[in-house]
Amino acid sequence: MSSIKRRRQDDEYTPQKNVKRGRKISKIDNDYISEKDDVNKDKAAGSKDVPIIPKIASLGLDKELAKVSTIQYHKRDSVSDLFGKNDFSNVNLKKDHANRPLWINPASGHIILEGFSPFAEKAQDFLITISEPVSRPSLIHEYKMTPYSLYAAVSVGLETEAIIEVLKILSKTEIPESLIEMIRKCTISYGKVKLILKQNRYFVESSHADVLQMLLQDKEISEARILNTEETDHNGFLSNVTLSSKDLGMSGNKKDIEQKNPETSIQEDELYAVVVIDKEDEEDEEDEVHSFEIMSEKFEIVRRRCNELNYPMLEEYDFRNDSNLPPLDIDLKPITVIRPYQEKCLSKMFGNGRARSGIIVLPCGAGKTLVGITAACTIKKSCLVLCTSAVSVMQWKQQFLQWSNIKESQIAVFTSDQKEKFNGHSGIVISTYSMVANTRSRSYEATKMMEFITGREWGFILLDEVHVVPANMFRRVVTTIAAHTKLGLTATLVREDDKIEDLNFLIGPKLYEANWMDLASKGHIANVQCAEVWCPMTSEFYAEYLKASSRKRMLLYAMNPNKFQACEFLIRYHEDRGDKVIVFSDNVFALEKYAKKLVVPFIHGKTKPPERVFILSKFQHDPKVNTIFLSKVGDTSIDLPEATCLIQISSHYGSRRQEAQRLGRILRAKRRNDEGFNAFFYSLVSTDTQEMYYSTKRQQFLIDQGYAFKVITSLEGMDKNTNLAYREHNEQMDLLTEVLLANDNVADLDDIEPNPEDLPGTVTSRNFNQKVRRAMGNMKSLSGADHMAYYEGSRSNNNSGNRGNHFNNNRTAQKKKDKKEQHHPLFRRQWLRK
DNA sequence: CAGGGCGCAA
DNA sequence: ATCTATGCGCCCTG
Repeated sequence: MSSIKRRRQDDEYTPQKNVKRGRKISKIDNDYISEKDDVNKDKAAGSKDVPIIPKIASLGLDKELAKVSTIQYHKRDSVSDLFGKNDFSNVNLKKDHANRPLWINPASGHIILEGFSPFAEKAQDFLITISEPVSRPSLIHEYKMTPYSLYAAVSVGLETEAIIEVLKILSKTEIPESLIEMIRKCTISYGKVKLILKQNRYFVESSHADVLQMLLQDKEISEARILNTEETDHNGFLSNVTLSSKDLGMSGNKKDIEQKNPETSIQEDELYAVVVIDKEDEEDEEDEVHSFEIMSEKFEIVRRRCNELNYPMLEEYDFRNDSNLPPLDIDLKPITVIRPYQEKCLSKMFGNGRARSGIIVLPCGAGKTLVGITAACTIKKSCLVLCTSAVSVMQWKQQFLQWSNIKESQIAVFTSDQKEKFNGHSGIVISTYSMVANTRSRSYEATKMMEFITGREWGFILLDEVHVVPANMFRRVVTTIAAHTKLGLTATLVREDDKIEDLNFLIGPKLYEANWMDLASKGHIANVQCAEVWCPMTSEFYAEYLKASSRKRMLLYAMNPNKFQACEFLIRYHEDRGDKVIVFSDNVFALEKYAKKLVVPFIHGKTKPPERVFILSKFQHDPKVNTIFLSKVGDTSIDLPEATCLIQISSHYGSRRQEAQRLGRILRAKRRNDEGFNAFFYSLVSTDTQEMYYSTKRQQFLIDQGYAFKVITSLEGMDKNTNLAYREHNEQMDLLTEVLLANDNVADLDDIEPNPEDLPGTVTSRNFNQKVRRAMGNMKSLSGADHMAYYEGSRSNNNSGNRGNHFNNNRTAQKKKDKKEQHHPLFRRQWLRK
């Protein structure tokens, strides 16, 4: 019996592999949950009645193992060879291992959490602090300890021995000595070096002169040093600019952890006591503090080198005792309510009474903005907010006014068309990354404004969508602006390049990362059902696909008639349920084609702002407008109204970020406390095309967050629906022709050579398409009202019961006129407001 | 003040 | 392993 349990351990390590390789998490779940396992029943008792059974069981090996139940721990058994170096059968299980939720891989430092354990939630709080979540599907969570994650743990106030103790308590097995060593090694040096910003100068500081000496051995660091003429101590370090270590929150104080017998079972409160540590201020009798100054422009280099040398610099701001920076009068409004998880973020940031720099990861719709604003209200110093677009600049401003008592005159907006400064000595500036990071020529106003920003010290810099900061140009903002505290916010701490790690020295450690599934189960964000709908290519489209260049291929699989029908079917289905539907297409041609055929409004990059506002407000308020089509514009920088259903017909290669960001668009959905699923996310994929591959890649982030993608190979009732578009072969062929021509059109823009694929003697596609293009251009250049009317009429038509695509043109035209008149004033107003 | 050019991100 | 497309934001011009 025990051998079976031990065997389970091997298999517990496989989820990661499966998740990475396998397409569908639901399938993986099946592998682990498919059968009842008596052996494990008692273990799971009290939490979930779904026992975990290893994959191996389904292979029939469990019976084999049962036969050889007498195997001793230290002995190799007959099947060990199957597991190679992943054979952990010689690891000792504690007697009461069933009550402990963690498995620890002695070789890799990966930690597996049994999500169904009664202690799972507490353990998760702890794990999220000391390690990186790798993958968190419903029952088995995988984490990985890294030097960075341990650094983050230390900077948030946990201490080496506390980490080891808690791990010992939670683990089913003895913690391997090598792992303990790694924890010690990674944490012991942390917190010894501090980065202090004082009067616009950066100082590297430590109470250990030898550590500073050691750092200065490094070529890059010593080159960044500014040799001061000021008074120095016998080590050559500055002593006059130092603050006492207590002021700086030196983590020298020792939290006494009662030595607990790891073999005793877990007491909930004692676990809590350790996990929720926040350093009580104890006297720390530190000796004098030494420091040296570095060039502010070399700060990024020094910080990176310190990380690499395993002495990461802690950046803390003792804002309460800082009298240099003038205070800012800002407080949360009394009615503002902070949710528990938002409080948790903030406690990580302000745990020891000072402000730590770092990153907070919360899903969209979970109130990141409010966390940022609350942080600003805590620090109460001048604050700079950076966003990705001008639209979100305005949103931040509006949210500041909504949640806090800040006076409007204290908030300044700095964008290309608005350059404000705040009155008095402190205030808030909200700007964009490109504005601040701009290296090219600046307008006079912008130059002045940049002097205003760089010439002062900021108590706090808030970096919205912080995952963009590692980009070559944007990372400059971290060095050009002098800020005591940096807080990065994002929903998706992933990039498709390898720069995401750079945030560790650009900003600081990850302070908190919410679990999407937890928030969903508690009703803070919507519960989402994800599905991938497989749409076979029609034979004609597939034939062209096989011949086509990669550029054309994309268009072909986006325009696949079967995909179109699936899309139409899903829209109808969800509209009938009362859902608000957003359809995403990265490809603008496909976007227009779909939207026009379905007579639904669409927004893409060239849609003018007033028209956008109008469409969005229609979508939000008009019960007849239940579907809109969006291009990439919807990914960022559009304040989308609530939707409950989302359909993707074309997306950007394998971007996990985009997928998650799009899903985030429906997480705000109200009705989130309804029974069952209340939001839907569909990816339409043309089978046997590259899309299949990308789709898998894109889903990885969400899968790691615990989402399960269902594969739908046929939509029930779709065959019977004779009203769907492109059912006739000739329609499909026309579409195909259009697609092929449209693509040439794009090619023609860069290519003056005659297209070899044009048949001799026919009207060239180029000639033909120039007309088409002009026609399209005309359509776009029409005033927004025309677009509105265009769908207005047809929508009401559809709603009158006829779900087909045939509608009364006369009626449409009539409505068109009416609506145009009716909405003209609104248009005006929006226009002027902008 | 609209539109073109440019750089940048993913 | 990979790659265009698209869109945004800035500045300058007539």
